[in-house]
Amino acid sequence: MGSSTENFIQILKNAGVKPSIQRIKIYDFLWNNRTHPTIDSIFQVLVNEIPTLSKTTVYNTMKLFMEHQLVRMVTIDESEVRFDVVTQFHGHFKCEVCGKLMDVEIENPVLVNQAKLDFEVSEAHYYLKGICNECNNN
Amino acid sequence: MGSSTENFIQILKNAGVKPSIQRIKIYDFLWNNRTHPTIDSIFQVLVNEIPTLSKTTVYNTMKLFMEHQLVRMVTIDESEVRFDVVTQFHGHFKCEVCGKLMDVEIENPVLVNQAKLDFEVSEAHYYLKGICNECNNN
DNA sequence: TTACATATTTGTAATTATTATAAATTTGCA
DNA sequence: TGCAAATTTATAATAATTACAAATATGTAA
Repeated sequence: MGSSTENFIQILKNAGVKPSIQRIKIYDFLWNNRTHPTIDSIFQVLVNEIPTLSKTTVYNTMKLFMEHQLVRMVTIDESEVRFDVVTQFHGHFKCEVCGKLMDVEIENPVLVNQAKLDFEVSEAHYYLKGICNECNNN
Repeated sequence: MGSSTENFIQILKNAGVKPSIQRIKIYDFLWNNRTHPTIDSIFQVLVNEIPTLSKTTVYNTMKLFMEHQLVRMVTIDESEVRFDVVTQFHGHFKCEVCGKLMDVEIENPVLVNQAKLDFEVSEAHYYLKGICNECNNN
């Protein structure tokens, strides 16, 4: 554990984020649980490790992480903001039956002709909705 | 106006939605204002035409329209659910400075290898964030 | 046309996520 | 050790959405 904690501290520092205990634990959790968690699920798990943890801190930390490109916000359904520690471009699939959200490997879509010139792009997001195989087979 | 109202009634009927006055006016508004409006902006405009209009009706109607594939929900930023009357696949660009949301023509992205087999897709969404030319040039 | 059952709309209250705020705590440094 | 700045925390305020039940409108059978 010691060594990976060191790694997380370094990642935060490299991104320009001061590594407090809360921030390290939150980043650790995101790194090791690739479930695209919500604010609430992050809080529910970590309040066990840090009993004084406040949900406001989770909100503040995720906002800070986003500003420093450490995470990306995933908004597929209203009322369900999730976070992804993988910041490289990739797609998501959300099963409308079981609600699971999974990563999807896709080719980076190509803008058609003049559209490229009309703005400067900083982020691209792609997601699908449907029914996963597990839910289809029962 | 009479003739386009007839068209809207027909579109709703074809989709299996009973055409009440509220539903027709809301669909009319969406069709003629391609600004990806929010619930609130739809309500603010239409309450002038239908003084008794309730925001609950707008919520109910948009939910019904979604269930009947008449509109698509566009969720880019948390706390800002928008709606799009164009249901064919296309992308969106959101300017992070002025907040404008515009359509983007893109090639439909391709799933890579095995991903296709893992689920049944019903909807695909693609969006970009960045800065539009107008905001860049001032 | 009238009466009635059903669907739709409406207004209000309840719920929930998020943000604002200020006090308390922690941290790093002189 | 003492102090200033940053961070965390708890509480209150805000705002979007949903639940719910009453009121209204609609369509149909007699």
